[in-house]
Amino acid sequence: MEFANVIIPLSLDGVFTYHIPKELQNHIQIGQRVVVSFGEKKLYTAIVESLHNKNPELYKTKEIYSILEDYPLVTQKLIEFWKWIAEYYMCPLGDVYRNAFPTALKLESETFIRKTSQNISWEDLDEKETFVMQNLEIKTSINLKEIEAFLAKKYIIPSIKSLYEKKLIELDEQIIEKYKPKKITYVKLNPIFENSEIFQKALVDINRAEKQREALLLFIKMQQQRATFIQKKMLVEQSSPSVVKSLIEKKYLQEFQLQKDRLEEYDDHIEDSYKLSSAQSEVLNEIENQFQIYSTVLLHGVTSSGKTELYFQLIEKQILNSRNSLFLLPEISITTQLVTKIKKRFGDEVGVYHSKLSQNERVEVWKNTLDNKYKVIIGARSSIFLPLYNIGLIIVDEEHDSSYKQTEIKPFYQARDCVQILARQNDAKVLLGSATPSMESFYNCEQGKFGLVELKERFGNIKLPEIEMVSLCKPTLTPNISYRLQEEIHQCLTDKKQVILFHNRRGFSPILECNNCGHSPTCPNCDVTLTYHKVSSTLRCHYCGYIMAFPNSCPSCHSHALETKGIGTQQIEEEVKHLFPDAKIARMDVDTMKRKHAYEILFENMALKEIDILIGTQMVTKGLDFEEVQLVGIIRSDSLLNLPNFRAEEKALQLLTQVSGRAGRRKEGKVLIQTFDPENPFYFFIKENNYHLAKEGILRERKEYLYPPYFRLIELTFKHKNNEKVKKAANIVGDYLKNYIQEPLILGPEEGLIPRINNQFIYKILLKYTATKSTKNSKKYIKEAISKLHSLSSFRSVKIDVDVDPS
DNA sequence: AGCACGCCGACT
DNA sequence: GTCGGCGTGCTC
Repeated sequence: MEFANVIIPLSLDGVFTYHIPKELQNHIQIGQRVVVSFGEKKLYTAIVESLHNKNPELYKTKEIYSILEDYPLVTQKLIEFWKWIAEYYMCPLGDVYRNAFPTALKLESETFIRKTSQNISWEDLDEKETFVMQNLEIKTSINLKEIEAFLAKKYIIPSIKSLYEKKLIELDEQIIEKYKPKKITYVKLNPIFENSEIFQKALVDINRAEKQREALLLFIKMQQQRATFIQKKMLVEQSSPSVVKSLIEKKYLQEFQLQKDRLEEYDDHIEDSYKLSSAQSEVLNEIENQFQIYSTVLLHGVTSSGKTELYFQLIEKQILNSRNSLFLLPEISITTQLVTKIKKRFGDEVGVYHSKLSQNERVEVWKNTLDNKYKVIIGARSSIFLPLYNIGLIIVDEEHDSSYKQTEIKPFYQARDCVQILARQNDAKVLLGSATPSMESFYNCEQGKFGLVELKERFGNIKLPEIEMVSLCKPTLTPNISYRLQEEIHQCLTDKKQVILFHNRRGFSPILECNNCGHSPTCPNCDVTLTYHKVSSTLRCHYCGYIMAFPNSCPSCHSHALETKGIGTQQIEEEVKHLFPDAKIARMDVDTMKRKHAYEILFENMALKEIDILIGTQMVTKGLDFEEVQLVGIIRSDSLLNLPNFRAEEKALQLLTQVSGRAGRRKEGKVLIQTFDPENPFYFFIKENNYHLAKEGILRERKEYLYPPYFRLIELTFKHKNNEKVKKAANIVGDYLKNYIQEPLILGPEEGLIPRINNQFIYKILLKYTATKSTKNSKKYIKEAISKLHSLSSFRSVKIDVDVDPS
């Protein structure tokens, strides 16, 4: 094959054709990493998408510079999957590659400079230029980043430019391999000492060097105890670097290096299978029966019903069948605890993949997955992009969780849905699990697409908590704590149990307000009020990151009557502290969880009962599993329902159900919901713990107002710094689409909820289409509309984001 | 996405 | 007269 179509890591659609040089023609394969030049001078790591012999006539092809490995890092299946994502989520293929592939494996081109053969006349150089040239005397080639170490940034470009003009240096595009597998140095006994006679003799010889003799004997002892390779580091720690060095120099010991995974080591201890309750066994059978009929089964299991154990048993069965499993969890749930638990159960053949891994760790997991080293891969949404092989089962735990949808970076995919494609590719089964399944999944069960299995009994048959509504219309003890809540907290503390107080931050961000003129400082770049951060005494914008110092006086009227308003977890903490001065109180929110290992520390403190009252945001609803929590208080439940999103009610239902599930995991617990609207029928179902009835109500509304799961959505977001321009652009696209799609299935264009972010004005169009119909037509119209708009040159700068199935 | 080219206004 | 703003168009 003479030509290769490759995928470039840029936001560009489609593939680009390159000529394959003769010497590479028999070595190139689909999925391999290759280095290509693209544009004027940039080099990129591209992925071979296909090979062919058709010489393109419309342009002349460049050559592939080199291949980076002699084997493909991306499987054909994975390329197919990337293409599906690109098409379904209406996003350039290059963006999928960029997002789905570890950064460390996408080499970056960096500008390097090197000395020319020109003679240097040092007296003609200024100080900075001399610096650069001196450095080039030592190192043959340096890149611009390295120059920053000895030259202030602003001088670099001018100096380089000047030297370049003097022909003393040349620019060089050079590719650096960023990923270097970490090598660990081990020591072993020189093989000649395997003969014990020689060894005895050596021990006599070494007698004069007491320390060395000690170290050598220590080494022998270590090797006997561990029956494995001994790390040089370990020997050095118990002896000293110089002693070990001498032993190596005298050839008693030999050094050697092995590539080592950077992931933590775990002992091989594998625990026995746990016993299932009769309800669990029944459900396990039921799931397996349903898998005979359906490729996807939804497991609706109340909180604390022991879903995890069921997952583990299903994974074990896959292992017995020599098939691998993919276990997806929301990012936040992948804690050290859980990973340890899984590794204990399944040994070392567990791959862990999530956003907290370093780039090197990601590469390692990627390569191990490719080499089929894992029987189980556990990870967050991005693990669907690993080069999976022989997958028999995909589990999506907490399938309702909104973090399965990627929102900030293209592609805006929903991992829970994408898994269906993976399952089809691998002929695998999908198990969606949740205590509070999404409306979509319930609907799919009703439509006969998914099987449904319910686990209604909490493990150990603990009763669901008692739920009580507390009206905030009546006077309260402190602004956020009612008399009832105070009473219950008190009772709980007396019983030596733990309390979780939940406060949803949305709509309650603390802001600064002038009591004189009513002014609140706003962001200069966005149409939002700045939020007040107590710790740093600053005002910040959550959208663009703008920070300003806490003002001395009102920026508008210069009065000093400034006051902070809105309720944050800090305020609640203060009130609780005031009411219970002796209680140990901890906060869990974005601010307190920033520190390294903050989660682990909090978990430990909760488990050790170092915390009596935990006050937190959304976070406390996920992954926390403590037996001693008896009371859960929801400070202000109303704002949950007032979010400007069609999913508000569903989210509130899920959140309240989940957070209630935190109460009384061992013994019966209690949940207090403080609200201004206790008569809202919504709370009736919550109180009855009747997820099904609540669900019915939500589904009825969704159907009536033409929302998912009955209708699917595509949201177009228009952004531009010129308000008039973006408004016009949105109207042009809207008008075009209205030829094909009638109201009420097309909404807008409307100004964004926040009309301006980062100095970009925002307009939105929402399209709906019947869930049963193919999406292809709608997508075709959208593409046409966008390309039509962009053919008008003055609108080319209007950015349009397409979000398929927005959340 | 980046980068060059090219056309206009603010400076030596 | 040149430097540099960003609008426009292309990249195999």
